Amino acid sequence: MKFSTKGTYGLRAVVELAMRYGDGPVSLSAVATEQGISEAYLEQLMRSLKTAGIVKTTRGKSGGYLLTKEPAAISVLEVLRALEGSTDVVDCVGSGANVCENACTCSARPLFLKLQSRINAVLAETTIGELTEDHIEQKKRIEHARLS
Amino acid sequence: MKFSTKGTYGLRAVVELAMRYGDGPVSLSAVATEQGISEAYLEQLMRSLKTAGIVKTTRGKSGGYLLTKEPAAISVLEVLRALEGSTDVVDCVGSGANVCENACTCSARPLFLKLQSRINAVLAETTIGELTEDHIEQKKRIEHARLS
DNA sequence: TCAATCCCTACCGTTTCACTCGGCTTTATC
DNA sequence: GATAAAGCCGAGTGAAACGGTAGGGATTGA
Repeated sequence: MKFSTKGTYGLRAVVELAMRYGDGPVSLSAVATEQGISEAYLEQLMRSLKTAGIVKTTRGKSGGYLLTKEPAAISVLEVLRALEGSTDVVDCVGSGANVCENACTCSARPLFLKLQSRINAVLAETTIGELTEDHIEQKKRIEHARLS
Repeated sequence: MKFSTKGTYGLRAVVELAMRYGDGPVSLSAVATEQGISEAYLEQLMRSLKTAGIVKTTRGKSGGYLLTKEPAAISVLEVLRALEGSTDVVDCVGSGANVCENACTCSARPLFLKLQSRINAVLAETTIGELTEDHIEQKKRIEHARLS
């Protein structure tokens, strides 16, 4: 019941892009060094984000990554889904597909359904824009504390 | 971000014991066949539950497993923790210990903290007693549908 | 005594995680 | 038009976890 590092790294990378939204392409190495993530590994995550349509790229010199939408229009749910495949706590709560054969008699399923809806609510209503604003605030507070 | 089968199997096993609460020890094989779980595997899970103090045992012939408390006094949180080790979505939201060094500058952490508190709320407030009652209701409905 | 039960340790094949590596293509710039 | 900076892509890898299985012990009621 853990998010893999993909989720955390990927969210941090997307927030990094959000902080520079409007400033043109941001290179992989810039994001990687800023966030302290292996460049080669981050590249894989960026590939997933690109496939999901969350980021786009420009190639060649001075190329890099950009968000396809404004930060406030990106939910963390879509980012996590792109990176982790799914945010379902068990397979059988997914819409449609792989509900196990004895779902209707599984005594744990009602719990998981309820839990999943709560989780999805949080993830769907939180946006990258919010995370970014919070992060900027947090950095300011640290700076103030450092100066005093 | 998945619960392993341990969580699901274990919850189902505990509900099975709850349904027979007060009837004396229930054998491993009874729980295993009733729930369609491998006996040898279930035994491991039961050991975890015993270590956590959720079930107790009597050995020898006609021995078996019993809940240590009444079903309504057992939260699913404690059951899942016993089986999965922790229900934290990332290590750094845990109380105290392994908060990563740059926690205070991690842009994803506020999200995870919020998410974790919502998850814990659901898991802590839901009891085995509730799951058991729901399950009994569900079985009744199926029986009615079958007869008509 | 014997059979049913729980107790324990060890193993095992598969999958996922968290990376790394090496080579390719595209493109701005000098 | 060479070159260097960037993204693109497939493959490989060591470690850990998952989801079991196997086999022998210890305990106890009949």
